[in-house]
Amino acid sequence: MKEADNFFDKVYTIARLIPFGSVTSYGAIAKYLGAARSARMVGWAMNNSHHQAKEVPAHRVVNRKGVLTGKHHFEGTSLMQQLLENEGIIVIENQIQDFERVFWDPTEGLP
DNA sequence: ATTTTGACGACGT
DNA sequence: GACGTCGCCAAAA
Repeated sequence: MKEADNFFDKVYTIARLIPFGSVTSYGAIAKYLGAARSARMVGWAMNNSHHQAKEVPAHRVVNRKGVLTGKHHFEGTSLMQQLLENEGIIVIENQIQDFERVFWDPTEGLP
């Protein structure tokens, strides 16, 4: 039984592979999975990520603008931002600064 | 069963 | 290049 046979499980797997201090976008993950236009599914998967036994660093996943769209889904109001800043990522007004610099594309990051 | 919505993104205007 | 529309698929109402 492999981990990541389903689209959702793959999303969780990729999310866990995001390096410390890096972020990626929903679309990037979706594209890597061959479902470039199913970015919403990635987002939905993240929402379901709370069901997963393993913790998923969903805070490292933002939309392609680098905006913390889903921060409301985290505890508190700025936990997501706190986590990102903890990794050296600057976030102002839910917007990641130097987004290109911290962006991690699974297509390039993974072999 | 149908309709609406949703952590988005690409394309069209 | 900003704004609008469609697509993608799944879950909740």
